Amino acid sequence: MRDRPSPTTRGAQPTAVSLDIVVCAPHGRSLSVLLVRAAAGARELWMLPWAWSVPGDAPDDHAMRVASEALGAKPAWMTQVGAIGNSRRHPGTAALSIGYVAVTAVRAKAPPGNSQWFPIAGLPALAPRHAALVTSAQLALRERLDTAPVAFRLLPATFTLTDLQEVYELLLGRRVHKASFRRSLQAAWLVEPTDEWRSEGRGRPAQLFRYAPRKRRGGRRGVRFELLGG
Amino acid sequence: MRDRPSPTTRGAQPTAVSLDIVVCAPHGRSLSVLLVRAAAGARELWMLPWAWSVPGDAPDDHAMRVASEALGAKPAWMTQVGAIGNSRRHPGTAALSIGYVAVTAVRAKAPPGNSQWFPIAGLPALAPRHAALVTSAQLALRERLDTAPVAFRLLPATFTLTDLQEVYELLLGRRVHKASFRRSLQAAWLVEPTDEWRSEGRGRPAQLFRYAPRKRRGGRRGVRFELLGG
DNA sequence: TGACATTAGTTTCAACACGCGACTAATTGA
DNA sequence: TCAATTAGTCGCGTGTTGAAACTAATGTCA
Repeated sequence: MRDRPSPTTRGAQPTAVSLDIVVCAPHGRSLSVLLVRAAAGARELWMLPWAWSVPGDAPDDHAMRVASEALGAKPAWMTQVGAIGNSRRHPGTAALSIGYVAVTAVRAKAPPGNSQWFPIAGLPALAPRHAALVTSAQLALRERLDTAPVAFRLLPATFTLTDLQEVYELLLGRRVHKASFRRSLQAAWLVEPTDEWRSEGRGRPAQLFRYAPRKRRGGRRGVRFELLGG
Repeated sequence: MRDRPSPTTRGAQPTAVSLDIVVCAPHGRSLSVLLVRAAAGARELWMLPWAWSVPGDAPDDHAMRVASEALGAKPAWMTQVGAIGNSRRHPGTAALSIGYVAVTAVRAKAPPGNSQWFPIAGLPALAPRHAALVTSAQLALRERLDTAPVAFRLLPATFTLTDLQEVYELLLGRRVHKASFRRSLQAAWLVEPTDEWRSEGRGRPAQLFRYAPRKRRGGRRGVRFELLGG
């Protein structure tokens, strides 16, 4: 039996493993993804930031360093989105890739050297494995939106409730009703108001809030079958 | 820069990668996990079924074969739960492990050779990486309970609604209310009744149902912040 | 055989959450 | 001073939820 487990590395077939990161930031009403220029002669001009995995190195830490290097700053949040093998081509011909999604707040300055932001809906051609990762990353963000503070990491430390709502709409891909959104937010004790207000040209100034989760409301709700159809 | 992306495998440091699978089945009111006996001289007597990754091989397919071999049958459902590196010891000293969780219906016959079921709350000592994977696997099952037919894959083709409810309680780790559970189930059009009834000793016989999802109810609901506390 | 325990399945109701439109509030600019 | 614009709230109709009480069908045992 070729694959019988063994207590040693005997039988192991070393694999070239890459860590590939989808770094996201909001840009207006759309998400942007950070790409780096590929080496001359590559089949695509752009690719996700990635690096070869180092055997003795914790992949999550390493991936964070790769993202930080491409972004010029440490991302505010990051998580794995899955491993992909040779079914789709990788730009560096890695046999196996571990995908990550990272988010960062609204960007102030341009990214370093050969990095550049692209709107997620208008990406240049990517190697198939990278294209698949972008899709997985977007799904992962949407899925974790209500179990991890993803939306807050896409915003600066203080923000208006309209800012927050726009991030939710961005990630969910649909509009949300203002009153319902604020009612739910208040019930969850996730934000607290600051003393500051922001006036954005016309209209009433908006109060600034900060992310300050208070307590776990033991709101265990009923089983939800809705997403299971089909 | 050590990790600069490259369009070739130059610079790649080949890694010994393992595929490790947490195979789960319900047993009474608890989940059981399939373990295999480790080779003589290993630090732990038991381990999760695992195999070395093969570079040219799709990891998901390969993991399914590993699970099938340990179980003696093909699992009914399987998904990745994440990659872990050297921060925790692997029984085969793999530098990197890709974890999977698989589920199968109530087991009729014993598993082959050196495989054995253990209740998830009373597992023997496992290598730290395997122990962490079991925890991740349980979390992953709970998370996907409402987006994948996990619960139905833990049951035979026909089942009573009480069976189904007990699987949900098993995976959620809490009791659910009978009437609410059935109401939600009916609204989601996930099961259909058969003509058969099962009499289990005392009490009124229960009707048998089968998994037969009908339509997608486009039930887009409000934003849910409840799980974000703390 | 008939009361009772046991398990399956339904009904009912109060409380709450949600979608939604309409409302008030504070500011800029004409 | 008034319209336009954006922020934020209120109230109502409706649907969902948790909970308990109810009916239904079977086996057990005196």
